Amino acid sequence: MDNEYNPGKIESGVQKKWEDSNAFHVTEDPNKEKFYCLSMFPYPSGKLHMGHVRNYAIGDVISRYQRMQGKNVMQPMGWDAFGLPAEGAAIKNNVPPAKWTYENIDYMRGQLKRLGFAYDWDRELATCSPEYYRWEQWFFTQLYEKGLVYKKTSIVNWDPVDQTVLANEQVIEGKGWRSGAVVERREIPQWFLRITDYADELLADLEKLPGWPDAVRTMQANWIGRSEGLEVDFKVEDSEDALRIYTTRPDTIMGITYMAVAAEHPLAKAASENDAVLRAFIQECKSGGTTEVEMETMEKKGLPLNINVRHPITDELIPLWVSNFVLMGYGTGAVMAVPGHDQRDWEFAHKYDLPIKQVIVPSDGSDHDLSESAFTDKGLLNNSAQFDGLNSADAFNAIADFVEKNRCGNRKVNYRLRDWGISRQRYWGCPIPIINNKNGEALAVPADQLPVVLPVDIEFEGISSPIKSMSEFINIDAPDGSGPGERETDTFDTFFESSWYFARYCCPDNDQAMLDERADYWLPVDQYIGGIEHAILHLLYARFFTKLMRDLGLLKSDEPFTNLLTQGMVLKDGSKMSKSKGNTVDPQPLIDEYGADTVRLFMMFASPPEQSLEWSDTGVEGSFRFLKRLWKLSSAHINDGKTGVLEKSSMTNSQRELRRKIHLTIDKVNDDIGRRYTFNTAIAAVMEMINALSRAELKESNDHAIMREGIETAVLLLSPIVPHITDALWKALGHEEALIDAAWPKSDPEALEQNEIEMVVQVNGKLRSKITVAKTADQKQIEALAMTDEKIQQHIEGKTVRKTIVIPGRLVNIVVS
RNA sequence: GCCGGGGUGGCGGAAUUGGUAGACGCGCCGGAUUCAAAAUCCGGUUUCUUCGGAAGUGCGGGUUCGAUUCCCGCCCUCGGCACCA
Repeated sequence: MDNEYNPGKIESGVQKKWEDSNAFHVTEDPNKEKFYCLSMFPYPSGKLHMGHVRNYAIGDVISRYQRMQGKNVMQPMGWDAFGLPAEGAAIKNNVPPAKWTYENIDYMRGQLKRLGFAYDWDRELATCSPEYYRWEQWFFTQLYEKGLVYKKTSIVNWDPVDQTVLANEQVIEGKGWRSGAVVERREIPQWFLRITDYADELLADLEKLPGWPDAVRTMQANWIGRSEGLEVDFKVEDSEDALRIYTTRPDTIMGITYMAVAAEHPLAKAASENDAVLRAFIQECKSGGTTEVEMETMEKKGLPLNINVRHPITDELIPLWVSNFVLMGYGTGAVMAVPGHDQRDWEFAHKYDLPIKQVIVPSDGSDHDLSESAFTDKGLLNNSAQFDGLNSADAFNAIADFVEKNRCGNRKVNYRLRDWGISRQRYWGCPIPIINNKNGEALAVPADQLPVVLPVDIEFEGISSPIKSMSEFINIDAPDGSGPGERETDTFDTFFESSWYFARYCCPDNDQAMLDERADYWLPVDQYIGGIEHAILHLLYARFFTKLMRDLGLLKSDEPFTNLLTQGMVLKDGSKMSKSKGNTVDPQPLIDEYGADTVRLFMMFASPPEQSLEWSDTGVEGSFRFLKRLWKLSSAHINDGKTGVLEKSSMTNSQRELRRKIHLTIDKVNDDIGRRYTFNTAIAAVMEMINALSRAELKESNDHAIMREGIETAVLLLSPIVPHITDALWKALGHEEALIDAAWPKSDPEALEQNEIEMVVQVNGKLRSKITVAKTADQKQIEALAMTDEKIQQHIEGKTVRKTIVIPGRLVNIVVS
């Protein structure tokens, strides 16, 4: 074999072999344990970036490892192909989004193949193809029928100059990215999915996901934000109206000193009719974007409405304010304000000189200075009439009972989670399959008229969606026979597509149904891998869709992903690689120069997958160097032609030690790849083994036999990570069988045995000496050996030994004074 | 602002269940090889040191025979915050 490592030649040869034999195509096999390994599919933005390479390298290592465990492994790949950047490219370069997207897909597919990922390409799908999105249109109409879809108004970013809705990303420092105009909040009608109907199940089932990181489960639980509280109606003075609020702290209800409503609230609108100052304020409240950050960090402002409401318990009159910190879209659009016990209310009260009343005192009897801050902990009620002396929990019940008895409120479970708005006023997305008839009724497009195909032969004249002015798309007879109707021109949120693609991979060729029984063979996904930035939205929506599909009888699983690996980001000079920062590194030139194996190896070696990875050009060279050393060691051994025969009974101590190293490495790598997913330490362990083999003297048959055992072990252990070079070495070592189907190595217990163990001896917790003890030594013998050690004698001389701690197999700690 | 991570040599990182801090790699220094260089190989590499040791895992405190690991309080930094994907 060649003495030189030539990755270009090796990799293209191995890849051709895989392709010709369709090596990664799988079908359902009831006799084998299945393993569905999925990496989050990419948005086809143009070319692969380092984050993709990292994500897909991790998924590929896990897939190949599982295959060597004898499992029936499916690893598919596809394209999350709808999205905003295609429209940006269309506007900028006058290229249709479909053309741009499909060209990007072609290029990126080539890159993935060049990296040697073990995908079943027969399952490839692109979400922008009608064959894919027709089923989510159909699914939407089923949900509509079941009442899980509804229409309501909600706020969007509005660019008053370009007369268009903007995505949050298109709002730069409160201004439209193209026009530079100050963005406004505007309410428009949009479609929603009732995800809140599933809030309890989505929360409870997090318990069924022990294979997910705790951080992700915590974030999802906090996002859903289940709270138990009280809904209370406050009568509006001189009116029949009631103002409904929701509170999680009914125990503080006696401390209300004012109330507040959102600018869009009907009471505020009504009050502003004859009040120019109020009108101006309400208008001012509309400026700004829609993000939660903006809402939470903006300066809190308000104006009194000169309306009073009656306290449901005391019947006192309370002034009503309008404020920008209350949101119409969240809860009832009105809040009770208790400045003594809520920090935001406290700050607002200070600003507008509103009274602050203490009705809760700390239960430990300490004092809280209300002039410094609100007291937000629970405690004992005070200044609260008949509720005085109750603790917060008892007061919650007493007050809830009171309002329920007096029919002015009731206990209610609330969620921070809001229903999912799926309408987008954009072109490059899946058309929402709705036709509005002339009576203003929204009708689902009948199944036999699906898919509603997005016209792709279009041009962007301005920046708004071309189908919004395309009469041949819009005008259509209503399906109820009522005459001419109009198509919905909004498209789905692209999260809609990515919420079920994992299921479609199981049966991408079915043109009669969304899913079939093959989905029940493969699902749930055994291992899902993707960026931590998807911890909440994408993963929550995919969980939600799984439950919807289950309830429509399309599949059997409750959860989509059994195990989740959230990979960290790829950084350069400490910050995320991004075009705007100009610190991107294109993986392609590195693949061209060093080969796929080197790039894959570096990605897996530089840091554990959950952590961020700091990019290093010299680190890549280091990985390349290691592969060259592996090649050299192997070719020297193979070309030498001496295979040797291991005579276990005649092994020298150093031979025994080297062989022990090999089998320790097998256990270590198996644990690191199979259980811990710390590929970096797995690689380090193989490097240590290769270093040890390189130092070994080759004198007799045993030496050659151990060398061969070591090299074969290294090839097998590294094969999921660097599949090309190991395939070539495997063949050169004389194996006929394909490496991808070779059995994963098992350690020989006999090789791991050792008669003596090294133990550390500490004095007062500080390392002072090391001793070698027999494996069979008991605690007393170990202690005696430690005490008589020369160096230890020096440290305990003249001192009193107070205690001796022996941790078998590890250390002895002698405590002296 | 809210929710969730992270912080260890010059750098990436290791230490898996509270038990030897710095594995492995990069970089750097020295040496071998070479006319020379590249490549390769060998050795060294936390800091301070009176060469006995001492200090040291973002900062301050605590628990423990023993803390990178557990607890409390801070600082910095990264991800998400519902229309980027």
